[in-house]
Amino acid sequence: MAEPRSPQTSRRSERSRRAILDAALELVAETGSGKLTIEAIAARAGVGKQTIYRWWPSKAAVLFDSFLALSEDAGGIALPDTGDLEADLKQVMRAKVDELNDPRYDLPSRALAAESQNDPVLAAELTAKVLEPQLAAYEERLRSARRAGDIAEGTDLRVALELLVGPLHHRWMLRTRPLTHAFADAVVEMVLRSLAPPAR
Amino acid sequence: MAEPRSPQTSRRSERSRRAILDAALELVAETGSGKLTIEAIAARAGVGKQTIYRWWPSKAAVLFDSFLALSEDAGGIALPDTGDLEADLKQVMRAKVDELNDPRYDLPSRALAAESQNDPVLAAELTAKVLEPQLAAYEERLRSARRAGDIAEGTDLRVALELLVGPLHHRWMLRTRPLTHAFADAVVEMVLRSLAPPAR
Amino acid sequence: MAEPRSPQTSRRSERSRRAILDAALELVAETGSGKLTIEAIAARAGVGKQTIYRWWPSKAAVLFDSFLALSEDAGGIALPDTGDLEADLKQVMRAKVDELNDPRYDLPSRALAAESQNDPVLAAELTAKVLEPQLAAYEERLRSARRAGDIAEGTDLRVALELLVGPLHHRWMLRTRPLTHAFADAVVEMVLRSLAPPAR
Amino acid sequence: MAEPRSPQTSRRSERSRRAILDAALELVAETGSGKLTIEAIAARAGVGKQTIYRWWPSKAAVLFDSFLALSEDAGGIALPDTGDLEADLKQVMRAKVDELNDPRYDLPSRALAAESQNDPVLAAELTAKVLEPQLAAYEERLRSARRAGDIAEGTDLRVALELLVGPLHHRWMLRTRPLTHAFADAVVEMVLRSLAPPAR
DNA sequence: CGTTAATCGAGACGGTACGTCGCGTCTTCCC
DNA sequence: GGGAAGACGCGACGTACCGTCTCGATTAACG
Repeated sequence: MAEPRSPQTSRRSERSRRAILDAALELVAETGSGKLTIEAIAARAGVGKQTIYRWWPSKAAVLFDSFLALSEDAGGIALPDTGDLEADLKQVMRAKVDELNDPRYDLPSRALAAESQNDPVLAAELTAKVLEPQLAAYEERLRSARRAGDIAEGTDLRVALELLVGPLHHRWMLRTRPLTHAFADAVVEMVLRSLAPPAR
Repeated sequence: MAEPRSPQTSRRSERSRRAILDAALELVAETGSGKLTIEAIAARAGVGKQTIYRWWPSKAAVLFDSFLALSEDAGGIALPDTGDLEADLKQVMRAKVDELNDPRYDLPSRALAAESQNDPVLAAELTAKVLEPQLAAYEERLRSARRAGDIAEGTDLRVALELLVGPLHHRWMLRTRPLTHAFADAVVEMVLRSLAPPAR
Repeated sequence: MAEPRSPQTSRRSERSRRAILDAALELVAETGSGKLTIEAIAARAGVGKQTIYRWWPSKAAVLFDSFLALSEDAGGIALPDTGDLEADLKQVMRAKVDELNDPRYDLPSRALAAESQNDPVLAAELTAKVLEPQLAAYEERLRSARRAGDIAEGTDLRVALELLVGPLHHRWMLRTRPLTHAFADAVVEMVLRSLAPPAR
Repeated sequence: MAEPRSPQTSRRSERSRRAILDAALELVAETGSGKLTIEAIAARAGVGKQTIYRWWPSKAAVLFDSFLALSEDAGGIALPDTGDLEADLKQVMRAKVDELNDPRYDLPSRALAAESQNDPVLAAELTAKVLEPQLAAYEERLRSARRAGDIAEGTDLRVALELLVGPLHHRWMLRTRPLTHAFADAVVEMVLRSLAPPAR
């Protein structure tokens, strides 16, 4: 998707590329992903439809690259390691909450989530390029905590990870309850309690 | 949706209703939700398009009712209370895992999840009619456990609930890892560890 | 073309049919056949493109039916038989000249002529439905004249026919010289001279 | 068209020029003029599109030059003057019939005829460069015949000309009947009968 | 128990968007 | 500077579905 198909990349118009990605984000923010059309993107970007079809295989792929560009603009997630695991996790989980509540990210994310259900390739790409790098950063922090003795030795870090992230994702997707810092804190506390090494 | 709208329900053709719901499920299973069209449903069901539009406001509503019918056929999830909280939770979580892995449920569920992102009304309906009743059953079991002293007094049951359910949902939606009984068990064990009342 | 293909003719919207034929004629008169597009016809007629494609196989077919409707509105060509062959022929040939010079007929005719070169089916249809009936009327008049002794017995009427009509068509198509009544008269006179029965 | 436009003709690649004209003829023979595209010509000729646009103003102009090249290869039609007018005319008319029946000329001719209807400039060019020279040759032969007393004094040679040529053109364009030597002969005979000087 | 009005299958209709083709212009790199 | 290559903005193509709207032909409730 980032490097989709074949034509000569050297001749590609960077101007058009940016205009398309920007237009896609704007439109998804304005109208919701359901009403997003290739024609609207092309019109907004001042670009021929063919220029989109030349470089991206589907609307979802455009959206994906738009989202990647957005994430890059914002820089990666900083995962601090101050030694205080609970504080570190709460900080990053709160930041995640803020991001999920930010319409700038929320709407494209929902659009991509919707498209992913019908497009396994997109889903795999999303997981590989966006989700897993983040999870890997989390896991690294947990591993460091395990080395430091803050977490029981035998802990399956991958499960612990999903215990942290799953509930946030669940609330965001299903909108069952408001997604707040308090909730993030509560999740972190509960999970850490279950990870605590046996009292000596 | 479940209670659609206006015309004289008495005159409604039950034959057509079933044919439409069945056709929708078949088509979603065959082609994926993205390619599901009203026209295809009507053709497959041997029904005029107007008969669909008369009784349902949208494609998503048809899918929703199809899904409800499917769930009813299978009966609700029984939440046992044997007194052994861990065993009870593992049983029901494993059952959930099996359901999520069953293509019969998997594809329509994904279709509904996708539609929900663009249709807040559907999302609310789904939550209210399908998700929350299940969660309520879980919560009731946890409450009973708290009364029995298996869970610490101050526990926020809602958060505990989402700690259980969130990770499963996360794996299902994002397909990061296979969704297995072992994972369900691990989640239950971890969560219960964090809920345990302080040792006396 | 007049009866092109399949859908249920009973349900056909006469209103749309007329609007399409009228729009086609208007547009061909305004912009010339080269710039005539199905989209423009549909827009002008206030009609969906599919309604055109449902009933006609091609742009040329629409134009053909438009032209037929135009001809019907104007009524058939009256071929008088006053007994004076030269007068009768001059009258009808002058009328033909006027028609070829009338932009109302000229532009659609040229458009059809152009399309016919690439569409043998259209060409055959044009010949069979429009041209041959006219030629048959001419031929009948010549036959009557032959019976009356105004034309030599052995004359090949078909060749005579094309000797009359061919030069007019040639000037019209190739625009080599202005197409006037005088030219029509001259053609008639020359041809009749060649058809005259041997002097006794 | 024959003298296209501006750039430095000295630098022009003769190789490309021939390839383009040949490709145009081949394609028009294969696919019919309706499907002839500049891109196809460029691809077939192994030439950049710009090279075509640099030297010709339109697809029709390319076709026109292709046709001219074809005619030059074959050499002009010789109009004999043996003293026997009827024999001379029959010879040349039969040759014309053969040419019109030769697919090598037929298809490009039809293509040009079609284009001419929408492109008055092309039409004028065709008439001036191709048609009128031929007609002038015919007319010259008729004039010679009039001098020789084979044709009545007052005859309008131009009309006589079109009486000869019009019927052939009519049959070719409209395909009403097969275009044969017999038809050519019949036309010549009829026309000459009408041109005959008054019996003395 | 026949009348009658609503629902039904069918599908034509005015539209919107699709993904493709070709246009004529432009830009890049090569000879 | 001409030429091969081909990306670009654009406009039209012919198709797929949308949601609305007629059409008879059932069909179920009411008179």
